[in-house]
Amino acid sequence: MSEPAGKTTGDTRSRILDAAEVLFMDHGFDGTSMRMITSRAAVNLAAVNYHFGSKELLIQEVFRRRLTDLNKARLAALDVLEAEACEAPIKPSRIVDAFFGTALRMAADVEGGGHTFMCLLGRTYTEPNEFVRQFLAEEYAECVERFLAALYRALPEVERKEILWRFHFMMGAMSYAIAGTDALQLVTGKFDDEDPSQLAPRLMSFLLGGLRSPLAEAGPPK
Amino acid sequence: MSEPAGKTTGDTRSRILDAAEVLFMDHGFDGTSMRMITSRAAVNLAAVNYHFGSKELLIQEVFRRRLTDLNKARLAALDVLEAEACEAPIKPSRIVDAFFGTALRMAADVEGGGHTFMCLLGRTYTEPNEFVRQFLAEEYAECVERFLAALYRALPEVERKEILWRFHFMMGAMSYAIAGTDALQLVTGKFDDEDPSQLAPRLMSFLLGGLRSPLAEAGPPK
DNA sequence: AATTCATTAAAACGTTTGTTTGAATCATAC
DNA sequence: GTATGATTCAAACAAACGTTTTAATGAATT
Repeated sequence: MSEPAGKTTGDTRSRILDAAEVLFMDHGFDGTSMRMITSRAAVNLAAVNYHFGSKELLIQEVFRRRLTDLNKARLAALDVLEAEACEAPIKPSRIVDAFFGTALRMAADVEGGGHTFMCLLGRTYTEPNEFVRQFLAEEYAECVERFLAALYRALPEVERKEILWRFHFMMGAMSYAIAGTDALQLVTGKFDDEDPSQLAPRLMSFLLGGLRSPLAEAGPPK
Repeated sequence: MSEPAGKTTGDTRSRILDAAEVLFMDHGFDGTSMRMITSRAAVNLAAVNYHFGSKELLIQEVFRRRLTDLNKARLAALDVLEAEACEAPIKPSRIVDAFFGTALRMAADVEGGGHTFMCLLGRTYTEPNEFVRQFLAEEYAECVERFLAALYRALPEVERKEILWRFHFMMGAMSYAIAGTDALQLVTGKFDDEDPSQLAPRLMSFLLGGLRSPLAEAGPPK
């Protein structure tokens, strides 16, 4: 056998992936050296290049490993909603929950590494590494397309462009809620030391409030 | 004279700052080398260490240069509101505009570099570089404290902790709207090619909708 | 015209970077 | 037991990193 996560071979591989995930989250891609990764994973320096080929391919695999599952779970939740609705439009709040709620539940999994990964993911949205961005776009394409279509159907009276904007805003609010260390946290001192289960309901209510907010008056069309 | 931005000396200094600002935004701190900065600024390699001391002090100065003005403008806007109100509570929407609208107006200034800087700032909120974070906390402290106090006064019926959460969410939505390159932009292809003046009214309405959204039911207090 | 001090310039400093090499080690199949 | 193929290991590679050094240049002061 050659590549698939076999019995023993998978050990080194996943030790590397786990170590890289945490370090990328803490120090960024450029701020994390191969030696940091391999020493944290307690493997030989050459192991990364042997198992993954290069640092960039390792980065790619760190994302692929979790993102595939996340977006599968999102699509499965959407499938359920659409099956229940039988062609009828779905409540926007349930669509939003299928997309963002699923991510939040992954982020609530601290021990399994889901939280670490969601922090990394949120952080990566603003890391303009061309290589990673292209990869994320491909991984997300199908999922985003289907959810947008569902929202268009759920909100037929709202212009599609507006829905796009609001989805973008929701993305931002969620990513920051998970990954951000903004001036607030810095000034007030992380106020989410308490259990992260507090985050989900609060964020969902905020997102829905924003989504439903009256549209801005057109203003001078300029 | 020694340090102040004199006649000729300021030229090299600000050329370095301008170059660094763009490069940090595009490639991050670790992804931007001294040679990239100095060659873009068309100055000698040693110039950064001569004028700023080190790379980290340069980073600090890139932020200080613009952040001081931004937060001064925010506080000035809040001063106006409070003077107009004469001790009476202020409408939350006006407080939100004084804080986020001011930032959005800076971000709308593309030619003067305001847009570049706001992208960099949003990106930095998720860059856990300890050095930069500490610096941002100090720069923001007074401003955030005064705006939170104003919001507490404007929304006396809402628990303070909830206001904190929502401020955090608003921070995230705005930063991403400016700096984020999430799956949406990646999939739909940047949809903000049009003038960035479209962003401000849409985001403000989203933020206010989220801020006013009914609070999440307490749920199982756990 | 000579002196002084801030600035720029070119070259080199020692580290650290990602990657590669070739031998050692291991488990499995014959 | 011997051979085979995958994996681990220590060591080295050139390239790039941030920083320092020393000399040249510039403009102002004496």
